[in-house]
This record gives sequence, C-alpha cells and structure tokens, in this order.
Amino acid sequence: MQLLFIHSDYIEYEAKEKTRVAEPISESSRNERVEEALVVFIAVEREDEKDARYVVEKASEEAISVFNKVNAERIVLYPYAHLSSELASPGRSIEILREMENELLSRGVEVKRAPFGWYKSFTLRCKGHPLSELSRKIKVREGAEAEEAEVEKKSKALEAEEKAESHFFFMDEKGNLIRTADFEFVEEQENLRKFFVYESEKRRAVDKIPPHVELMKRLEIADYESSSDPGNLRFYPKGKLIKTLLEDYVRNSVAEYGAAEVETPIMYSTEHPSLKDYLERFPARQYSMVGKVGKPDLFLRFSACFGQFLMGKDMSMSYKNLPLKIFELASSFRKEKRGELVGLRRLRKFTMPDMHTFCKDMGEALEEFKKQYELCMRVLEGIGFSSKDYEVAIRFTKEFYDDDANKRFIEELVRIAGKPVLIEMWDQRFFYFVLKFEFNFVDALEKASALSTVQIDVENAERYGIKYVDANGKENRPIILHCSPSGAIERCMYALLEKAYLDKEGGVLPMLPLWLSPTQLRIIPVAERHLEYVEGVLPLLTGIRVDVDDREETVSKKIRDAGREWIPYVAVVGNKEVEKKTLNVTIREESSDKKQKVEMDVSALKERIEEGLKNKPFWRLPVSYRLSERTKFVGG
RNA sequence: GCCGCUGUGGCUUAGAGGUAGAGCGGCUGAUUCGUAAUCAGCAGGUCGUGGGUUCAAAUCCCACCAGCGGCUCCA
Repeated sequence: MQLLFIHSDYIEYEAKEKTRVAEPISESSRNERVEEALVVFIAVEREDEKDARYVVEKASEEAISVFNKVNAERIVLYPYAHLSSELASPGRSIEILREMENELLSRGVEVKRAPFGWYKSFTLRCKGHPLSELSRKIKVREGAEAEEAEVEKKSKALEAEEKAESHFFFMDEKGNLIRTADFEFVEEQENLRKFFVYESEKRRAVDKIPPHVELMKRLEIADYESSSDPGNLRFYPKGKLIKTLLEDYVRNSVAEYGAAEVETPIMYSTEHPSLKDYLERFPARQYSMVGKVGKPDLFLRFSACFGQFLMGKDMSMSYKNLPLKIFELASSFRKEKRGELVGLRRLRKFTMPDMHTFCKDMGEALEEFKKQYELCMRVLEGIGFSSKDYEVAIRFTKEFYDDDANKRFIEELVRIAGKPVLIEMWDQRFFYFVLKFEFNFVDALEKASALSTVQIDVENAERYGIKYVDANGKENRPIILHCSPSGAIERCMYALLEKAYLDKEGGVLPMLPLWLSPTQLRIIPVAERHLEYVEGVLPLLTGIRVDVDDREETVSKKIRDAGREWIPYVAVVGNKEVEKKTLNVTIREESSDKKQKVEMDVSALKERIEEGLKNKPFWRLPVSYRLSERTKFVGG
C-alpha cells in the first residue's frame, strides 16, 4: 500500500463523473470541504490482498502517528490510484479502504473518506511545514504469501491426486507385467534402471554442474540472462539456428502427419470459467499480469491447450472430419520454482510443439494414440535419438488396464518399443487423462526428463464445450489426444548436448547431428596464398554451411579450434590440394583421437554431406563465413 | 519457495584484514606455417549489488541478486 500524507489547511473535492468501478454515493456527499485535515492519498496494491488485515492495521497506525505529530484535527482518506502501478482489484480496494476508515474511527479519529472510482476535482492547501508532506509504503509481512498459498482452495482434482496411489511395474517385450522388485536388469538396461530410480527414489548429491550448461555456453548456443526472470534464456546465433532447425523439423513432421498449424494467444483472462480449474490446480505456477482497472487479470499460457480448446469449441466438427489434428509451436511459460530450473532442461519460458487430436470415441483415440506413439519415435529418430537413447514410460488407470482389449493394446506398445518399459498404474484417475506415455532421456547426472508424450484426455471436451455431430445428427463430446512429438525444443537441445557429453565420456568424439551443426564443413587454408583456391571452391558447396578459417594462425591451432567446435567435416588446403584440385578431409564421426584423413574431390565431399542432410531443414550460416570477421559472443 | 554451497577483466582462475596477479581470449607487431595451443608487446578489474564493522574490506557481518546441489515440483 502506498500512502502520501499532506497536512492541509483545507481540502475541497467534487466527484464529477463515474468510472467503471465507481462506488455508489449519495448526492449530498458529492461535494465536500474539510478544514484542518491530514489528507491521506492511498493506493491499495495487489500484494495487500494477501494480508489485508495486517496492511489496514499498519497503515492506520502510520496515519495516526503522523496525525498526532502534526496536530491535525481530522483525517481524509483519498483513494489515489496513480501512486502505484500494481493496484489491487477494485473490489478489494474498496473493502480495504472501508476497513481502514472503520479502524481509524474505532481509534477515535474523525474520518472522512472520498468516494472510490470517481473522477474528482480537488483543491488542496498544504501547510508547508517540515512534516506536512510525507509518504509511506506498507509492505505485507514476510510469509504472508506462503500462508495464503497454503489456504488456497484446492480443486477436486488436486485433492484426488493427493489420495491417488500409483504402482510401478516393468513390462517386457513379451507383455509380462513384472513387479519392480522382481525385475533383473541386464547390461543394456542400465538407463532403464536409472530412470526407475529417478522416478521412485531419492537421489544422492552430485557436485557437478550439468555438462550441457557448460556446453551451451562454450559452444555459443545459449546462456542465462540475469536481467530477466530466471529460466528465460538468451540464444546466440548458433543456438538460434539449431533451435530454428529443430522447430522446422518438428513442424514439417507434424504437417506431414496431417495436422493443421494454428496460432493462438499467449495470454488469457484468469476469469474464464474453463481456465479456472487449471489455475486453481497450479496457483503459483503462472506468470500473471494485473489487468487495468476494471479489466480482468491475465496469465501467460503454460501450454497451447487453452487456445486450441477455445478454438475447438467454436468449430463445427462432423464425425466425417475426425480424427482432426491441430498443431502449434507454442512459446509457453511456467513459473517453475527457483530451485527447479536448470539450463536448457527446465526453463520458465520454452517452446512446446503441441498437437491436439479430436477423436470420435475411445476406439479411434487408441488407434490414433498408437500412430502418434510411432510418430514420436520417428521424430526423435530424425532429431538424432535412437530408441537406445530414451526410456519409455506408459502410465494408465487400473480401470483402463482391467479391460482385456486395453491390456493387449499396452502390450502392443511395448512390443513396438522393442525393449522393457516402465509401467505406472494409478488406482484412480486424478487428472484429465486415462492413458499417457513419455519417452524419457537420462542424462549424465542420471536425471530423467520427458521428451515426447501423448495423453488421452477424457475431460476437457466437456469442460470447454467441444462437440462434434455424429452420423445420427446428434452432438457428442470428442476424446482429445495431447501430443508433443519431440517435447520442448530447448529440452531436445539439452538432450543432444548431454548425449554428446556422454559419448565423449565413452571415448567417442562428441558432436551434434550434421544437419544441426552450425558449421558443417570448415576449410582451413595452410597459408594465405591458398585462400584464392578456397574461395573458388565455395560456390560449388551451396546448400552446405561452410566456413573458412582465414585467421593468421598455425594449422595446428585451427585444427584444434575446429575440433573444439565439434565441426563434422574439416578440410585442409595446402599446395598439394591446390595442385590436385582436392580437399584433405577429416571426418569427425569416423575419427577417434587419432585423425583420419581422406583425400576427396569437392563434388564427392558435397555428395557425402548432402546425403547426410536429406529430408532435413536447412538454414544458411548466421555468421560470417570468414572466421577472421567473426564476433565472439562468449569468451574463452 | 525452503536448506546448503558459490560469485574476482569477455572466459578460466590466484589472492583468506594492509598497493588485485596470471593463463586463455582481444588489440599491435613479427611469423605464412601440413593436422589438438608460434613468439613478443599492449590494453582491459565498481572483486555480483547495497549496507555495516574497521585506521584499512575482494577478504569479516547483514540483506538482496544470480548460479550450483538437495528438498519439492514437472499441467
């Protein structure tokens, strides 16, 4: 609460015109003149709502203390919104002002309160003595927010979740459901074991900073931005390139699958009835913005669900259109707790490919579910993750699994995965889905995070009023599938970096997939006189991100730097190559610590690289192709 | 958010109450070099921010900010 005290000879005001939030007043109280008053201009702020009682008391104490010091005869409370940019809601503001009026009255002070929500003219004569102008800020005491959060009313879903119990199993490729205690891990199931431990037990401390955080900085991919809210990162040109390529790839894959791309708003009113349940369930997880006076507050979306459901509600769908798929590459915001944020793994602002499929019934939903399960595998494969790189979790309600056909369906999913998967069975449904799967990546610190996921949603069609017309002309609720084929784009980048790190630990030279490598081919002239030949070769290499290390450095130095940047193809050009019109190429994926050099002509190299880029998006190099002209974005 | 640890030029870091030092990177010059760091010189620091203790603070104390780990959480 912001307070401005003016000790006045008199104040005169007139309520001229109503604003939208005006309180009703009698005709006689429109005009007032008060002599010898301590005028208290007040802005009630948003945070005051958390502990109104305390704020009212504190503010009243302050007012009385000033009142006594200056020897005023009475107090005028004057609502003055312009003292703050973070106002409380009008309704609460009026209440708090009234409480303050009563508080002062009960302490024996003569009080007048100017009407709230009116455009008022006023004349004020300030006495001008040293204490006649003072301002105060009343802060909500420490801990009030936490208290508030705890008493926050819990939705039914949240209560149910607390009561819900779940049980873990493993299922092998033959469809045997095995109790976790009875499962024996073989060597290649080490990651499954780590994943299960992560899901079910406490972990011990690791005193390493996550490898990908170091890499994302060193490779000039992304970095923290301490001037923003934590978890909102900056991306350098190379990182933005990788991100754009991944986005394009996922977007293309989903379009090919038959989804229509849409765009929906990133912010929504907190007062929309369909959105309220979500907000109640995760009260502290929103970025919220205070609406202007008389307007509802807004929150930033944490997924594309709302936008697409609200769109779905207004569509007229026939059973003939189903299954209907819409997709969005959605910038999403989740105000994760401070300690949960890590590099590119867990962010507050991230990019979520989000596809929703409207299906006419559970049969169709399951059919689609399986197709999307396979879609997710293909998309991850395309990004650079084989099924060895992730662990499958399938989660469902007991009720779902009690059905024989469903049981066979789950077994089929495990067969497709081709290796044992983690099963979680809930004894009751506590959120909107009955069945979901995720593909989880296990990183160098043995932490698991979900990449792809599909969920079968049986609740939101009802909540949002989404319907389709069936063959009999009757309206029905569709079953909705939520699918993120790759998981968050940033998280894919995290997993790629962690995977490269793990490769390095295993003695393999770390690198990004060719199509994502910022520089795909680096040409290193031995001396300046070889540059001309190199420049002549460049026009033959269109469609490939090529750069030239034209710095005045030794060949050894340039080779080392290319290696540190994980460049997939490094070509050295000296007298021999100029003479024979070839390139001396080191192919990273075929090299170990000992360099493997191959003499190739330019067209052979081009063909080989193009083969590796097939069916993948391409963007040109975002920085100068000459290293001598390049700016460093990160030191070291 | 809570608990613990950390914070020194662009990067990595030495310094533990008494004049901030180095390597990399940068700049300048020399070197035109054949597969993981060519040589020399120069510039660059509010010691995360704000308070406090002290004759004196990077160093001790407090608060805040950011990062890391744990708890928690992951729609």
